[in-house]
Amino acid sequence: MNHRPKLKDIAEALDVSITTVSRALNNKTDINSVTKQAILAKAKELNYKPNNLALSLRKSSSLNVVGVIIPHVQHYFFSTLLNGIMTSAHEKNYFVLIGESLHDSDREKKILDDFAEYGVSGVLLAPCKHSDFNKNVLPIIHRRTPVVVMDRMYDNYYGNFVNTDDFQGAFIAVNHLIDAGYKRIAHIASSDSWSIGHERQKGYKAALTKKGIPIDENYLSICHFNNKEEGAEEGYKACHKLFSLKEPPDAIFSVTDDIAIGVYQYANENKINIPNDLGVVGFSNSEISKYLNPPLSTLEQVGMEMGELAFDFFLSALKSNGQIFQKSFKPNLIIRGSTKKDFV
Amino acid sequence: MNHRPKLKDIAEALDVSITTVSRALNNKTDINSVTKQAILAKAKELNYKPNNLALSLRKSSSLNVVGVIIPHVQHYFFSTLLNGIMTSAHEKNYFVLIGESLHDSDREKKILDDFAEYGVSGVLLAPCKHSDFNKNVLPIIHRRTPVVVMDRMYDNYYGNFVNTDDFQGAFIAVNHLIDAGYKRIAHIASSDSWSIGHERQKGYKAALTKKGIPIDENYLSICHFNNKEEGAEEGYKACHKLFSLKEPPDAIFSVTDDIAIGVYQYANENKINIPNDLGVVGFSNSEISKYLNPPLSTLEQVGMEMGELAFDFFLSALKSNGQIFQKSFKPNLIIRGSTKKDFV
DNA sequence: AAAAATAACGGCAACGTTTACGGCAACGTT
DNA sequence: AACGTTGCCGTAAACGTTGCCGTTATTTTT
Repeated sequence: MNHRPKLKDIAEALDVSITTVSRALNNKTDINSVTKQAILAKAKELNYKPNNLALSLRKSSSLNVVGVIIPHVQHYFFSTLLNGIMTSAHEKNYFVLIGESLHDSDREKKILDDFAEYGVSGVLLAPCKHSDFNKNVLPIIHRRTPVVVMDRMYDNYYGNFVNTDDFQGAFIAVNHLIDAGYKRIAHIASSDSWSIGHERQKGYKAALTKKGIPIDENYLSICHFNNKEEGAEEGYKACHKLFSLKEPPDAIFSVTDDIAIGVYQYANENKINIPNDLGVVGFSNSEISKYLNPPLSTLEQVGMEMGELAFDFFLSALKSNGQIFQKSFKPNLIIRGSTKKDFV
Repeated sequence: MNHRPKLKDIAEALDVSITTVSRALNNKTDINSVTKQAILAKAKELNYKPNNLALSLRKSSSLNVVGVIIPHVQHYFFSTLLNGIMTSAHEKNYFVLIGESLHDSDREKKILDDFAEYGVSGVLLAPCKHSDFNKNVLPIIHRRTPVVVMDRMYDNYYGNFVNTDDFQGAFIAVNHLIDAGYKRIAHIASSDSWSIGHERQKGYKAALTKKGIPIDENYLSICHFNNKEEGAEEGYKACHKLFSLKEPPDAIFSVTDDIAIGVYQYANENKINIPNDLGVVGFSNSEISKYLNPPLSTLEQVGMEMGELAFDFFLSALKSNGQIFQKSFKPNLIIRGSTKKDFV
């Protein structure tokens, strides 16, 4: 009973050879149609399912499986990314092995190593914050397993990737704040080691500079956080610091929506009116953003599309030879209540 | 170069047999410690990783992989569920193959079949709405692959499961509305075929009956929806219908938070004040709920815990012999602004 | 010193599958 | 009658790994 049917079972039941059974099930030639029908019938009767392990061992081709690593499933952007990957993968009959790094580089490495043992045919990686490229990713590349880096970038990385153009996103956001009439625009940033944070910070500065606004380092508050809750907390603290200045900002470009939530909390508690006293722009268009009060202006990252493309890049990389695929998605600014001042 | 190192490579490099290499790497006896060290060193040098496929074929044991199917990743509750599963799985050195049914029973079946081909050692299934137990699940059980059903139940299902006590949750919710002073309590329900919806509807009726409140079928609005957007839409429509009654309800128990969002939209557009004109309770404690205006009272489902337990149940089922594991989690009522009337 | 035990290693088979190859009828062609 | 062709099928090897058994040389026991 507890026995997965195999070719041998069908073969013995019909008194033919294993080879013949294999031929029948794989639509090969060199087989009598009567025999073939009998075999197909028997296979159905026994509910035969090929053993993919043996199969891939024999063909010494890997299984149709990609390994996906993201920092957190339970995060809006990553879940949309995952959704996109799975959509694309399912279409192409691929399976998705998934792991969470939880922003721990060692854990990330362990998962990647395990992926290798399982013989995944490719890896789709949204690196964690302090991900060690040389330790974690380079070995995979050396093994010639296609890798697509998603969302954030490594320094000097020249391989396949899909990401958001964070620089431009930040640039757009800050420009919008300026155009909306805000004068003292602060930025709650994240630690430099995170390429995303770095790019957004650069965009922030570039936008100010281009408009001839001097950069005030007091208006730059840098946070460290690894998940939503920490983000909100850090945002709250950063906001507190900014409002302790002699001249507090009248607008904040927040590196993530999560941090913006902390800003909202602080503003709420201190009767600071958003958007009149304080304009706020976030980043991600997370699900929450449109339900905040007032709704948060933010930059939409197209996670779904990005995920789909990431998988397609993997497939292309697998089939091509060493060709490199890259795409930066331009984020869309979604203007909501948090940057629409009432008439004054 | 494009070549995954195997035992043979190490063996040839050191001029020993494959068997010896295997012994060294597996901490077996019958091996000289000098030889062993040399082999270990060489293995590290070549970055050798065992081939799990060959391994499991040889041992005719399945891989340490569980298949997980959920309707949508991009859904708060399921992502927390997944998170819990992965946490538990990672601890036990298991991997997670994931598939989305998208509330399509045929797709669900296909994924389950594919899981079988890959030889997963177990299946964790959050069934889609019209999931066909006999077609989809029974074959797996016959194959003696452990199955844990999550979140919703099949009729007359006697196997492993973890779920929420939906009946009791609904019962608590409606009681809360009554206690809060609401008189005409409507229920926006979901189609009967969904066990969750069914249980919640029963809980709604039971609570009313127990307090001696007659059940008015006009106050029961039944929706069909497969995702968040549809949910909100259906909620909006249902609300519209309820408010076309001569005597509209003054409270709504919504079968999901998503539907409650539609209720909020309708209320907003029609200047219906929540909570004074209309009390609202949702179900799920989705991330959004606390950011709605006013924050939504809802029932918290502990997805994380449920996921962890689901995986543990799978492991237990794998090791025990035919023992059955079941657990219903009691949901917690979270009281927020949507059911707190201002002083009158 | 002979017998027995031990240490260290290699050969072979098997897990389930595909495939290259060869065999052997039955047939048609010269 | 000898030959080639074709249709149908089985044998054996291989994918990477481990367990069982056997072999040899060295050490221990009697």
